[in-house]
Amino acid sequence: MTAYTPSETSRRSGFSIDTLRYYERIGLLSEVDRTPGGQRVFTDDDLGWLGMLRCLRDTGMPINQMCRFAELSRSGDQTIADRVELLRAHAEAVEEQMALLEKQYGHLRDKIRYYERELSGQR
Amino acid sequence: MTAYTPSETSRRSGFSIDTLRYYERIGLLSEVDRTPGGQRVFTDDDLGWLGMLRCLRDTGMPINQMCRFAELSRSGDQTIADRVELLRAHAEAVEEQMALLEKQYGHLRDKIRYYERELSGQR
DNA sequence: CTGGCACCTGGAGCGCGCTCCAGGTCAAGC
DNA sequence: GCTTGACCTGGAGCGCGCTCCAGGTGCCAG
Repeated sequence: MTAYTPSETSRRSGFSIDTLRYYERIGLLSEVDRTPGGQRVFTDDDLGWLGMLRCLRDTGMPINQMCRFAELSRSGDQTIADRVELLRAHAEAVEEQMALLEKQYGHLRDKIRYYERELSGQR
Repeated sequence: MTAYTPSETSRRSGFSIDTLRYYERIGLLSEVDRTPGGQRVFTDDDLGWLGMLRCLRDTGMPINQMCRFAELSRSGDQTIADRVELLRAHAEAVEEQMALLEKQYGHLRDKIRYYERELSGQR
């Protein structure tokens, strides 16, 4: 099990050090290991979990839902069904998000094409 | 040219009345017509423009870029090239956004599948 | 003419997700 | 042992995009 400094962890996870501390504070990251002197030491497990968090954040899950998910994850195997449910609901939201995004992207492309015609017809 | 009340416009555009006022204030919506008594009267043109704004917002364009676009749009035909450039840059950003979203959506689905296997292997 | 609801203005406030700060401590290289 | 840079804590602050509020006016149905 490799150990990582905060800055290394930040580099690998893409979260700033401040954000890592913030996540620990609000319970998204459960009690990170420390050196005798009190500096954080992250593990591969932490990095894996941070990858999960990155996935959820990038797909737009709000922090408080992530906290709920983190809490479930800390509470043992009998919460797996709840976790699946939460993730499935989120996946559905993401599907809607992608559909909307693609639709509006289409409109955007139309607009661009329209302007391009204006531009070429102009001179 | 049909005329629309604020609430009708809100209903049709999906922006709240407060947001419509806010957009006018910051120059996203150029001077909306008024009744003699000072109440706003929106036109079909306004609704069309609001559709454009809706498209840009839904695809994540920040407000200040939208303001720049609005300003260009108000400044006549010689800004069309600039507008195209702005929209094209935005379209590229949207493509990246969609790519990331799809990638993370894939991870999310993987996670769900993983948990489902845990669940079925459990009892 | 009046009641009542929609709308007006300017400005304050809010929720989110960080980000920054002051003032101090830790730890690795010379 | 000392320096120096990374890290610590608790708490304040921030940027975004609205949203709400007080106190007042407009407009239309009955």
